[in-house]
Amino acid sequence: MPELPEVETIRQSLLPHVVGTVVANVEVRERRLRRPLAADFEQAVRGRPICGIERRGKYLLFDIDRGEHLLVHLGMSGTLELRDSTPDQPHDHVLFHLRDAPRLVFNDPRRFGLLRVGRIAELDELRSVGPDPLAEQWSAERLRGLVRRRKLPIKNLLMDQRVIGGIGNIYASEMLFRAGVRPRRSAARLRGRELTALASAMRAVLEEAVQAGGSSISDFRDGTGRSGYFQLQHAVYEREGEACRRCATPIRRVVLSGRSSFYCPRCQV
DNA sequence: CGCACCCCCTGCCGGC
DNA sequence: TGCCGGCAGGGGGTGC
Repeated sequence: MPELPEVETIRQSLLPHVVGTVVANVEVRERRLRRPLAADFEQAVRGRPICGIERRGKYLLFDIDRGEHLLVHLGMSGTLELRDSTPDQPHDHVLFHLRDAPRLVFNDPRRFGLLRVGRIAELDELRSVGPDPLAEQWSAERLRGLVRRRKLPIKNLLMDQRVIGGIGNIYASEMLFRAGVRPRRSAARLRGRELTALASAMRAVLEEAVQAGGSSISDFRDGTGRSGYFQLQHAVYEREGEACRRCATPIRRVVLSGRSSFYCPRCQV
C-alpha cells in the first residue's frame, strides 16, 4: 500500500497528535513481522517521549530521544492509526499506549512491515535508502547521475529504493506517463530532455499525491482514519484498456520484474 | 556486479 | 454458493 505519498500523509497526520506525548506502554500481539520483533522491543520504547517524526523514502522515524529512533516500515499492507475507543481489529500487531492521546496501532495483515529501535547510524535499513525526490537538492542533474550506465528499464530503476527513496509501483507508472516515457525504456539511454521532464514529473506527481492525501486504492487511511483521493487522478495505474485522459488511446499493461506497469502507447515514447 | 526470479503473508476478486 | 487460482501498493535472498 504505502509509497512515499502515503507514508508522508501518515507522518503529517500523526505529527500534531503524537509529538510531545509519551509512550506509556507497548503491547505486542504478534512478533512475526518481516523480521521477528526484537525481544527487547517493548522495553526499548516504553516510557520514551516522542519528539518528532521524520521520513526517509518509505520509512518513518519516530524520534524517541537519547539519540534513538523507532523505525517503521509499512510493507504492502501496514497502517499506523490513532484509535480512541474503536474496538481492536484483526491484525492489530503492536499497540502504543500514549499518555493523554489516543493509542497508536500498527496493523498489518500481510506482516511484511518492520519495526525496530536504534540509533540512526545503526539502523542498516536506512543506509541503503537513496535520495528523496521531494528534497530540495533533487534535480535533473542528480537524476542524470543516477541513470549513468544503468541499462535496466527506467521503471525498475525508479522503484529501486537504493537508487531513489520512496517510489513504488503506482507512482513509477504515473510519473513516467507525466514525463512521456515508456516504462521499458533503458534508463541509460534516456535523452537529456527526457531526464529533465522525468525529474520534474517525479516531483510534481509525488507533491500532488501528498496534497491529495495519497492513493486509497484498497483502503488506505492516514493516521486519523481519513482517505486520500489521488487514485481519482491516476492517469494510467490500474487503467488497462481505458481511454487515456489526454489522447483517448487505450492504456496498456506490461509486466516488468513481475510488477504490472501501465502506460499510454501514444503519449509515451 | 546486475538483474530476473522466487519467496514471505493474507485478503479479495473473478471464473468455474 | 463455494472453492481455487491469480494478483495486490513491500523488500530480501538466491542463482545465473
